[in-house]
Amino acid sequence: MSNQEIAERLYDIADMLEIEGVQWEPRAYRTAAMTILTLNTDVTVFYNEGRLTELEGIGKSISKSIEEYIKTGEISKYEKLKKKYPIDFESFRKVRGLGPKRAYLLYKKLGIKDTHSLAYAIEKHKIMSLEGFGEKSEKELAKNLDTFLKLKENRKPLGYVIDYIENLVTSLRKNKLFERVELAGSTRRMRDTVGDFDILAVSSNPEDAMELFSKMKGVTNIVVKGPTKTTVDLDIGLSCDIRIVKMASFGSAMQYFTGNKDHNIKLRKIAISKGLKLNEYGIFRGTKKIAGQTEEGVYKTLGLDMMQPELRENMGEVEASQHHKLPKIVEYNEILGDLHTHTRDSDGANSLEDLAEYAHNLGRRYIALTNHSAGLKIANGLDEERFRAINKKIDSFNSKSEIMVLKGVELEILKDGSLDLSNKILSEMDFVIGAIHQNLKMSPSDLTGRLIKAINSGRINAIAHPTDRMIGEREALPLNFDKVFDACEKNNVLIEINGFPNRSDLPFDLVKRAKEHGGIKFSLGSDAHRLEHLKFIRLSTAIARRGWLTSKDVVNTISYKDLLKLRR
DNA sequence: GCCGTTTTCGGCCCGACTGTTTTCAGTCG
Repeated sequence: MSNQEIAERLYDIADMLEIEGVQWEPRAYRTAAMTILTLNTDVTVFYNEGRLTELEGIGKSISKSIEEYIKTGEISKYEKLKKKYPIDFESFRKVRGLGPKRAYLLYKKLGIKDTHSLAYAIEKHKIMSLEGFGEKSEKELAKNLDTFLKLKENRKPLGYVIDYIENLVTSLRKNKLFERVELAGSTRRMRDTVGDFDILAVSSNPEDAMELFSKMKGVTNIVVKGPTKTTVDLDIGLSCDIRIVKMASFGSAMQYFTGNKDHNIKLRKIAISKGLKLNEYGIFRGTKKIAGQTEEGVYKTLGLDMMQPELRENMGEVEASQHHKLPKIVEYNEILGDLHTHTRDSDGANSLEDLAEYAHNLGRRYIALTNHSAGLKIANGLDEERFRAINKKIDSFNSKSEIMVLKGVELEILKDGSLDLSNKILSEMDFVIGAIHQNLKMSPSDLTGRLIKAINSGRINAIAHPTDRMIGEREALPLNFDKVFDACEKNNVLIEINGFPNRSDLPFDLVKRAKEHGGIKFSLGSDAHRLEHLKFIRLSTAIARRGWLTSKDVVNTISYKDLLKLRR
């Protein structure tokens, strides 16, 4: 059982209620499903703690359904509806252009209930003659079904694709057809994964600009094309929207296409409460436009402080900005060093000298070299002797280098919570990060206990990638984070924010929770295994910002010397 | 079904694009 499975059930219920013609319930079920899908924490953890209804959009009834699912693997409301509508909504939701109403029509008229029977009906051209459908719809369905069957999950870790899209934006900016081009959407918010890109542009010649955009290098398919909005598929497996707006609306458009859905809805409600209307073209009193040129103007008109894009997730930032209580979040250029790197001594690709020089060129003042310890055999973990040899090398390197290297280790936390190296060698280290990589199939309480035992040991400085999730591969470990945070606070153990794209761990919502817990500081690390990975510190910083951290919360903002003091 | 600095009842964001339509429903973000 996973969050995704529960979310899909709730989405299914929403789809079936919509077919039934029920008015508002579908929206409620979708909100709840979205909450669970983006939770980053196993929903059973919330259930076990009796905190389900604290989650956005989950009230009495839906929490009961979730409880039922956790206990029995079924939701009676779902089973009852499903008897009436035996349709594979979960697949159909991912076929573009096929929503619940049309899916039901296909089922009712042709008995289509899954992608197999849909493919068959398309092949026999049975769809084009249905009322409400036509030749074009059938062709469109054929194409979109094909896309779905080829592609599976298509959200990608941001760190893997951000260079691609930034280069694309840069190349558009070089063209005279565009007066302005900016990235918006979840990329601008620096969310850890992206499902598509949103670009906002100003052009005095929208038609030619759209033409140019849709024929750009990398475009494999044009999904929709209009004078203000065009969507294309890119060869990296993601789609890209471009919107062309007037300069006078640029601010409100940036606002609209940056904030997540809930953030925007909240803003619109505030506008309504002030007798105004907010859309992507501006803020209007009646028909008179009173803001929209700049984002600042939009927020100000609504009585809100301007906020960084990373905060616009409806995680309390709107309320905080109403009360002028937004935090001054850590800036990208305040990060002085990288506290998680590997060389070829364990499973990295480069030498100490090359890694340090590359980091220096990127502007880092120090890095912690944190090779794996012996227990992680698959990564060529080091024993005490090899660590001593490397530490010697680091001392010699530091004596003649501008960038400083901390003697570190990414230390295996063994199955029983004990540590993989002796206290003796650990006392010779500058920076010790404890990590769980193996024996993951333990009960939530055993896992939590294992981690806490390591935190209580007094021998580690930080917990590396605490949830151990791998985006698209492995769910987060079902840890009791309140207990983990307690232990970290009591022992002055840092929590790492690992910026390696498919880790992005601790996830931002848990970072915010950890900060709200109080007394906890964080360390940022790229987890670089080769030179080019060092840039991933940007993703770490983004997560810190999204978790509302200030420079005081992040130890990478202090100097090398102060870091060494911290260790003691 | 959820939610609450207008409400514990009465609201629930809003616009673009497409295809099949004679004015709009469905889908998407």
